[in-house]
Amino acid sequence: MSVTHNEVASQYERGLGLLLQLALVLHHDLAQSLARDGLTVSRVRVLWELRARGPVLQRELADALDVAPRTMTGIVDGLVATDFVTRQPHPTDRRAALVTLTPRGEATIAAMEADQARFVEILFGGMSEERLACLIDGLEEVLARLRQHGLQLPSASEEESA
Amino acid sequence: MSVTHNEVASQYERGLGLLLQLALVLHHDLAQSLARDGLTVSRVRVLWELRARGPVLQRELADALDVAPRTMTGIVDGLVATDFVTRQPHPTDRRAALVTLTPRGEATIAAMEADQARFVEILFGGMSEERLACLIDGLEEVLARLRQHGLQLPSASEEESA
DNA sequence: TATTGTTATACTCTATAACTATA
DNA sequence: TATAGTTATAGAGTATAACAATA
Repeated sequence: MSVTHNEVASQYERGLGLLLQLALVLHHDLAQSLARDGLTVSRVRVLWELRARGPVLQRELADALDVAPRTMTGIVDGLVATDFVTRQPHPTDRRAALVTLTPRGEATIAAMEADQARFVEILFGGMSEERLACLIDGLEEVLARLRQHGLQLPSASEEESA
Repeated sequence: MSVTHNEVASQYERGLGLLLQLALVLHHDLAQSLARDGLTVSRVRVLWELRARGPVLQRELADALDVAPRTMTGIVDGLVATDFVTRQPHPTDRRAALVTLTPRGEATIAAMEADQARFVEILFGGMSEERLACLIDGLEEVLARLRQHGLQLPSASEEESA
């Protein structure tokens, strides 16, 4: 019942190939889907951060997305121009601006979450409970391993269900 | 022992969140890693295609990556300028050019594959055989479902082990 | 007429470097 | 001196539209 070293290595390669394929296709599909709403992956990641953390400094957003401060200026510029966020003055630090969701930004996030229902049906609908649980456990372990190695993690959703 | 509808829906959301997180972090990490070698995700996807399919028309590459023909011109331009590929005349169709790996391109792909060994150790090293097999099964099912729904799939690795 | 690939143009993300205003 | 955010500049991916050469 035991497998050889080569078979384990082969499984590793297969797993990596699957993860990369899935990463590229999901990223690509997400980008195309967002483009139809005038959004981009980076801009939506900012919206996700704002939903999770409330108004924050651009510097914090730049750190969270692992981009240069100048890059975040451009991303926020785009979100301001399309009325998803505003820059509010910081109450005590006159250098800083608090990036804040507009009503449109909040409504957009809410709509996107509602929209996910159709997508999860494609991904998981009818999948056995056992297999889904197993997949989730595996994904969580892989993500935990990546975190341990200092790779940057977006906070796409950070519920920590008890 | 059975779960409620709400619990299933919650698992769906959790699964989607994990997949998106993983997609974004892997895409981001891949992009940064490739940048150190003067490559980009799109360019490497072209190299992968060439490795798997041999010399092909730009049009086929554009379809495979789901980008406009003009976009592929730019990607191939970049690969030609950095000596990863060449444009060879098509034997019968004088309009077309066959994009072909250079020795440097082939060597780079080989080196990247060797390099993956360290990465899979981070992702899977020491993971139980059972959990890895389970994760792989789940990923394959999700990918199959995406394929059925017409989403674009890069061919990061297309071994079809019997 | 259809197809391959191009030039032209524009927008976004990304990075580095230098700078201003403020702390 | 250090920090927040900017202007300036540059390279890459993406898209649409118009065009050339060829099939």
